[in-house]
Amino acid sequence: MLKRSHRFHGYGSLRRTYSHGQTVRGSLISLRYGSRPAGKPYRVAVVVSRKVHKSAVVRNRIRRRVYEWMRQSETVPLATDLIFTVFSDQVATLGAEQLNSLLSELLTKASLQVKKSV
RNA sequence: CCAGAUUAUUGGCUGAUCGCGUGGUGCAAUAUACACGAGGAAAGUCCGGGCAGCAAAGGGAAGGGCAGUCGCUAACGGUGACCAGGGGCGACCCUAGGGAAAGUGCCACAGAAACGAAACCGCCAAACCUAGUUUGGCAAGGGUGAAACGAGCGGGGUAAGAGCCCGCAAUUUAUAGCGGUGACGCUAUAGAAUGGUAAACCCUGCCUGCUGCAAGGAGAUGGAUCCUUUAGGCCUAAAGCCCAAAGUAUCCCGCUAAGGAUCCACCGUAAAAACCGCUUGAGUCUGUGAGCAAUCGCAGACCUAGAUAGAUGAUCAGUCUCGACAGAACCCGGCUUAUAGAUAAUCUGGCAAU
RNA sequence: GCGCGGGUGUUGGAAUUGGUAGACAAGGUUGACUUAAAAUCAGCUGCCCAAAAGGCGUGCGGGUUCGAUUCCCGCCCCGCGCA
Repeated sequence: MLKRSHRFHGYGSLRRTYSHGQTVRGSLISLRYGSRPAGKPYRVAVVVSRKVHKSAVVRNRIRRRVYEWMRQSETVPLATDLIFTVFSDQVATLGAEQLNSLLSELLTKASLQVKKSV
């Protein structure tokens, strides 16, 4: 789990990211991201719908795996909002290396596009 | 040993590093060290209660629910013991288990006829135009159907038959006696003739207001003016009475006296994911007493999630029997459903040995 | 979290005092018409079975009843509302 400052609080900032952010699609997870005012820490949310899997245990596992990967990786730029939307229950049983490659690919795509737009 | 029945318990463990939630420590903090951190079903939301709001939660009706008896419980549609009926060789299991003798409805097709009575084949008698027809009697036999008029067997009886009569047995009602708190059981006596269906309407008895923590509270306090409480009727007028209108979240009775708008001052930005409700509670564990049991009493010890985009994860090492179903969101008591395996206790049947 | 509504052939959708499940429409398919296709007309169309007979079929599993899409109970799935 991430620190409180690296998580979203309330609906307003989430709605802002959804409406103004850009999307990068992966094979199992898609990432929607937006920029924050400079100097503020990054924030992460993970969305796992009930349609992904019925069991709350499996959904919790997916969410915690993504959060844990974000905590351990040091490659995230400052001042960004990230929303991971999972749409497959394979994320729960995926190998650690595959999950690593999947998520880092998403982030590199996203950070490249951010540099272009800025 | 094999095959079962019932009840109960358990639901990987140990260490290290990084990380998260809450608490308290602290002047304070994003810091330091410490403590605690999902379940037996947390699930389904099927019942019941606490708690909260609807002014209060009063009476009646309607509506809804329940249904053997006696208990347990805060309460229940839950549960314990027992009774009756059914199933099993047995341990034991199953049952929406009040009333069809208050009334109404329904019983398709087939069948003569589906509950009020009737008669297709048939049996019997009489008459006649005598291979048969008509009229009358019968309801035992056949046929139809899930069900056929509704008490079986034997005897008598008759033209033929029939509870038409008698004996025995069954059902059921009432009374009496005995046993039981009771449902009920046993015995005796006296009657009765009753198709099924109440998870059809209904009757009887008992229970029941509605909404749900997204309830709700606090955060927003004080003053002035105006409007409605009138209109209408009784009365010369006032007072008073009647009636209408408002609230009581289905209706009636009954009850209630207040409600709204504008402006000024204060508050400070608009109403909360952020504060309270929120976790100490019909609490957990141990011992002991009462009771067949459910359960209750007494004593001691303990505090054991409380979040708000929502805390249990990652990596490494060791170990075993290699780990099922599965994630709290106001809280409890049940029910139902999911659950790899492991363990314990009591009991039944069979085989073998003694 | 709390509260509601629904589930019938391949699809939409009928069928209620409980009495032959699948009306009607779309789709599919066979035949006719055509050089060919479309349109049109006629037939078939839930599943098991070579066919008949028979059996099973209203989300699933039980129950009440002579008989259940319908009444009752327990599950599964889908959808909606409430700040």
